[in-house]
Amino acid sequence: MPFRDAQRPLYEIKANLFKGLSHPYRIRILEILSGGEEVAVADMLSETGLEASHLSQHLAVLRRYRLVVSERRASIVYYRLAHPEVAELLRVARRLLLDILSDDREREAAAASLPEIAHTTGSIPVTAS
Amino acid sequence: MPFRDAQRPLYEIKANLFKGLSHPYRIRILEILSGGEEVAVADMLSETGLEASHLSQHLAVLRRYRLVVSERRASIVYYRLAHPEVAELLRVARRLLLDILSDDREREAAAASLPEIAHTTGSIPVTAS
DNA sequence: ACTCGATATGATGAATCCATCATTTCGCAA
DNA sequence: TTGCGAAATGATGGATTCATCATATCGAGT
Repeated sequence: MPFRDAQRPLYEIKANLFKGLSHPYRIRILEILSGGEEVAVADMLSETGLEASHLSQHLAVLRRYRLVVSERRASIVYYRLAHPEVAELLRVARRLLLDILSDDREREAAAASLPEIAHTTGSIPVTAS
Repeated sequence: MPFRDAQRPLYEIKANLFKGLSHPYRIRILEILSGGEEVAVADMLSETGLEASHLSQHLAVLRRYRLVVSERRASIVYYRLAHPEVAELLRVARRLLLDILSDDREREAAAASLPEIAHTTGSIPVTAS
């Protein structure tokens, strides 16, 4: 249980939560589950393109972290988000990333507009600022 | 650059972001920076109790992920959050965790109120549901 | 009991992250 | 230039996660 031991500081528990979120397919799964009420494993298989045992391994991690809950009906197992804050967390993360990527693009554009450095052997010539 | 390559799907970039957040001291650092404008490295050293080189390693990760920006003035280096969404992400994560931990406590309470299973050798006796 | 489709779990080598110590770099003052 | 405090970087063994294949388990039907 990643959150076991109530004596651990919250920042440590938070870091653990982010570990559970640190794999692309686990994000993909949570995004799929953010779209509706519940989803059958078979549907996630086709949405993600994963092999059954690979998907199951990731779902097990998400269950262990209490991010999802499962319910078996006959031979079909359904999953859903355990808390609405999971979807909210993904939304905020998306916003942050779009900011970061946008900054990156501006940084590249600024770098691209810098004057060329002449490639000569020896000292670097002084160019107009 | 963890977010390099704009061709990668956003869920993969998200997972990478969460990798950058997957260490307790890095969360602690971001929380300290969430409290104000900018903080000197020396202050973070005393707040976290980390050794200088350990803190620097973590700060380098956060810089690499563009979550913080640094500014050196003389021999003092100051850090601040690169985006307000970082603090928001930590807030949402906290809310989610409090939900999860609260659920855990209820789950334990429910388990504690279950009838005892008699410890006998052999078959497990049928107890009242 | 056997069979089957659906799903979960076990096992393991490769890849990545973490902890920690050693060393270097950055500004500044003398 | 040298020396110093502050901070960053390099290196490496240990720990953890990931990828992937093999196997087991779960319900239902016969």
